[in-house]
Amino acid sequence: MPTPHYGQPRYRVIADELRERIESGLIPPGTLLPTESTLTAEFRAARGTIRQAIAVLREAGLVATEHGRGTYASARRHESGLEEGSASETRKRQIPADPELAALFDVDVGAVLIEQQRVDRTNGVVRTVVRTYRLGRVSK
Amino acid sequence: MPTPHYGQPRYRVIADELRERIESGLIPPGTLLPTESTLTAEFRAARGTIRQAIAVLREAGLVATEHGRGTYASARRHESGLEEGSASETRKRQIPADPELAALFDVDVGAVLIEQQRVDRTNGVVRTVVRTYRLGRVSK
DNA sequence: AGAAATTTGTCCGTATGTATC
DNA sequence: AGATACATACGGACAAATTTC
Repeated sequence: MPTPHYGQPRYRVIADELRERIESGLIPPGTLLPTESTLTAEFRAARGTIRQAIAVLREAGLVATEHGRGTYASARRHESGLEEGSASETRKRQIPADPELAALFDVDVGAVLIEQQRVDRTNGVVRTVVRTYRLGRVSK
Repeated sequence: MPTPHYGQPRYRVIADELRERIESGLIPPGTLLPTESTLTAEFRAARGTIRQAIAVLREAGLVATEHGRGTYASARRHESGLEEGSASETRKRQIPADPELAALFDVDVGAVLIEQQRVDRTNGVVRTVVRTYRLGRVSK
């Protein structure tokens, strides 16, 4: 029972099985899937593996999970562009100092500043945007 | 991209990146770091590698992990050449969303956003300016 | 109103197989 | 051969949101 993964990984096999149940109507849209605990027993897999399988379906937009509630089967809505889960993106760029920042850093307006930005998303919704400003490289 | 590790091991590179985000204030003290799962996606690294990176930071006292909770950025400060120089000011205000932020938050230009700004000084010299943006209350 | 049970979220430690440098 | 990294899988534990009693 260690961890041989010939051919298909278990979580993928499980995901396929659940997908079929949903698409076939066995698990109607809007209803709750069996709990992770139940699926654990049914597939004789670790909870982490079950969660991985559900994550696949969530990414595919087939299910939606709510903390403390359960995982609902979604109405199959295969859209063109695919959505993204939760993640954070980071970007770094150089910008000219506006008057306010110039005053803070005590540099001329237009001087090069480094801006680092992070965007936190939850379920695709932007929660926070953090921007950090620093002086551009030159001296230390 | 399998496993090229020229020079620095992957986990060390990731640790350095996270360290910079914390020390720069991109990840403010007291806030939760992205989950291991999220970091796994962002850095395209295995969980083990992420955990190894976080372990480095934990060892350095930069973060503290709580079982079942998450990993917090510590308020650990750079006490190298301290003196009475270190100081930080915080300001909170409401601002109208500019086009860029409006697009990120998916709101109209001019919508109310909450901006929190922190200015870190060392020996009177401004080191970093951190601005965090959030949606104004209400709606949703 | 409150306590307990349920369920998902996250982390921990460990382990095996695979692949590359 | 060894170090590094990745993918997968297990089991246990605590945290937090929700529901039930």
